[in-house]
Amino acid sequence: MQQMRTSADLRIHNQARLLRAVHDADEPLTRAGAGRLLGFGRNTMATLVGELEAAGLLHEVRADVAGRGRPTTLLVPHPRGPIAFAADIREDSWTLAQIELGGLLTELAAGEHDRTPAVFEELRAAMKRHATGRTAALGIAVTGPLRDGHRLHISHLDWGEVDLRRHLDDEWPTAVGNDARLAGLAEARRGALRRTGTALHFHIDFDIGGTLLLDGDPQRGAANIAGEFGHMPLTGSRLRCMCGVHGCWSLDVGTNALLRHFGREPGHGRGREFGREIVARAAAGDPEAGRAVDDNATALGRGLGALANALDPEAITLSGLGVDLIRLRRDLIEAACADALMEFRRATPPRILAGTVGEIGPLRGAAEIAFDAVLHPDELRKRL
Amino acid sequence: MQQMRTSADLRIHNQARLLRAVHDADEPLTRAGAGRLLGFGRNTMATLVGELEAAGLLHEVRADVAGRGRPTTLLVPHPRGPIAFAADIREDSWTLAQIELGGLLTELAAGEHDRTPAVFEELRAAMKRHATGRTAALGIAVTGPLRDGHRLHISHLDWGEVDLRRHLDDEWPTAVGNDARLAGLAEARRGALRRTGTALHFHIDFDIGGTLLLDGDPQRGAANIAGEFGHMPLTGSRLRCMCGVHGCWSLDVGTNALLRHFGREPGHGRGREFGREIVARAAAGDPEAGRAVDDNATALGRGLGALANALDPEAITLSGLGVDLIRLRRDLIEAACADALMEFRRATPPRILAGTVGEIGPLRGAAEIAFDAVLHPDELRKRL
DNA sequence: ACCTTTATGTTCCTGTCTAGAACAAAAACG
DNA sequence: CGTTTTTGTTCTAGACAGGAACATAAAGGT
Repeated sequence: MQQMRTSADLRIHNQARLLRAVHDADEPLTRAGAGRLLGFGRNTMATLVGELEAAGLLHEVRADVAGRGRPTTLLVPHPRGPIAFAADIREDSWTLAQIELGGLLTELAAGEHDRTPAVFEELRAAMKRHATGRTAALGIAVTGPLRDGHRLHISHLDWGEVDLRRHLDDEWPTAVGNDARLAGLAEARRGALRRTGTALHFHIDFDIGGTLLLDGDPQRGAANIAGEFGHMPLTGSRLRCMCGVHGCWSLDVGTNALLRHFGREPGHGRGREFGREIVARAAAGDPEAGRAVDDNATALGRGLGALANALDPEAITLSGLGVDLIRLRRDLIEAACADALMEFRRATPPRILAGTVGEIGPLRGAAEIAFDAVLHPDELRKRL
Repeated sequence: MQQMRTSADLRIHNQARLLRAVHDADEPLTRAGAGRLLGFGRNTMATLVGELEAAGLLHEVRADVAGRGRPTTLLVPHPRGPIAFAADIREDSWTLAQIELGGLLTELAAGEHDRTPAVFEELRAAMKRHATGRTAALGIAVTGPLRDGHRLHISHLDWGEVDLRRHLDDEWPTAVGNDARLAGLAEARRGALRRTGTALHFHIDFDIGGTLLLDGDPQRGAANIAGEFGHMPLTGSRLRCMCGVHGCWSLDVGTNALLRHFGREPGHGRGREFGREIVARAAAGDPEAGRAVDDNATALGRGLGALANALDPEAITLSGLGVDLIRLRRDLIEAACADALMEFRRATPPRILAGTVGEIGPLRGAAEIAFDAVLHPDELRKRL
């Protein structure tokens, strides 16, 4: 917690708690319900909500009456309240969306790109088109490690080091995160990891990216490049990985591993189509594709077990290809995981779940970190 | 942060901040200096310190005058203030100590034990002898995973599952942690990891235990059994580990691995003497011992690199045998670590350091978690 | 139709907390 | 021995959340 010393800090803190509760709620909160949830009396709620309404952050609308008692109001986003941009930049495409208080996500624009950093120009143009006076922050998901929060490395696109600060204006507070981390955040906020204390999320695409979530917070590490779980030698492979290390877990799990099983050289973010085809064939009963998927699932499980020994997650969620692997080979994954778990842990293994946020996980996560900036006490202070 | 809503909570929070600052300070804080550090005016400091003095938590003594201006006071532990017990229970011995505000640690009693849970009886007797009205909390370090914070598994002592709640009274608030986690906490509070955001600590004894420290906080995992980094397959071993898994890192690093190099069967917490002898021989130039230590160091480095890829620590500290390995084979460790680091990380590898707290790390960590209970807002509320 | 019950909103007052200002105190400096 | 510097003390002010009493708006019951 940042500085909290004076009663003014306390007020900001409580306003932030209220807005956070509204933002994170599964269903719209009533004013009375929010008061109960947060422990405020009706008098205090009146002043808090009043101030937030005056600041253009919250709006009250009549709630449908339910049962006895004086009707209360619903706490909804203010019609002129702040909106955040969220962008997801993938190997070959980009998406721009906006999010408002409460989590409503609306797609604004999307496109293909030419696998060069010119994509940032397209994104800036799209933002210029859609920006309004309400736009307050920007969150971006990118598909690679982000050293120090702005130096992007995407080796398989030959982006040696792309400095995001050169490609983006600083018109709004901007937060950036890699896709796996943000997909994990999305699961923690809106998906299968809600109310989970310690969890792991893995986004399996060409290879594996992941994030350790502690009380819903996806960890960043010292230089913002934590999460490369795919580049630990967890499955005994002898191959050299594109990252420069031998034996990486990602050599055996992900679309690249599927391609390699069929003799295709993986790399440069190509072959996703064929990967999907292998999964489809395996689902249809093709034996060779089935073996490729078997190997993938087994290697996945072994790695998950090893990581569970060290990090003791309550649950592990998967997105991307991981969802298919769970659907087709849950047994294999769980058996391999159990084999890799220390004996005394096997009675209570971590739950392994498919993420429920789906394809838009990184975009949703980018939206969340963007809106987090708006709800941050320092930002709030300026509006109140 | 637990509930923080009212101005009374704010006061407790600020009192806790002040006591925490006094406790964590490298040198005794002055009242004026603490005020500057925490951002309080002199008036507020007067009331805060006054209340803490009245509550028997803080005491003011005249400070040596330094330079101009009215002399201020030193903030020291109250002569009748709370004291916490700290205990360290190892495979064959136990220690009881006490800690007071500011971190002063005093050993009270110690002994050997018979490798059965009867050690807890000895410990209770020692505590009964040394308890006074000032005793306020108890922290214990144990050498094994502690499921749910009270179920202790020490497979190599054949302690299948020992429920600590049956062996301890609940006379005081009691906190328990495993030795590696508490050694890491000790480094974060009083050693080489002060002011380090993301760090890893490994305690290398017979095998490897570790902990991930985030802003000084050693992580626990969902069931309090995080930290078994030694039971991930990071070095390609084919052996079966006592934990029930194949290929564990601990098969190649630690005293057990040294023993195995010399054809001795490891296990049951025996052979530490011979392990020390191997280290001494290697230091003296014995080639066979040297090779054993080489292998240990290389395997250590490989594992550290793999973990750094995933967790991106700023620094890694080692205790136990790790201190000897750094002293004798720093180059090998760092080279193996670099080989296991993703290429783009090699320019800025994590610092690998020997812990500076020393042998008493687990005891010091136990003392810290015990005193943390005293400084916790809920406990403080009772005293104010 | 009318009163009761229930839940919520509003108003006013109280207690607590930190900050600011003015002043007092205790040292070093010249 | 007065000045400067730093700290402690006291008193007042401003802000915040809570409690109590009352008002309001619905459903239930007769």
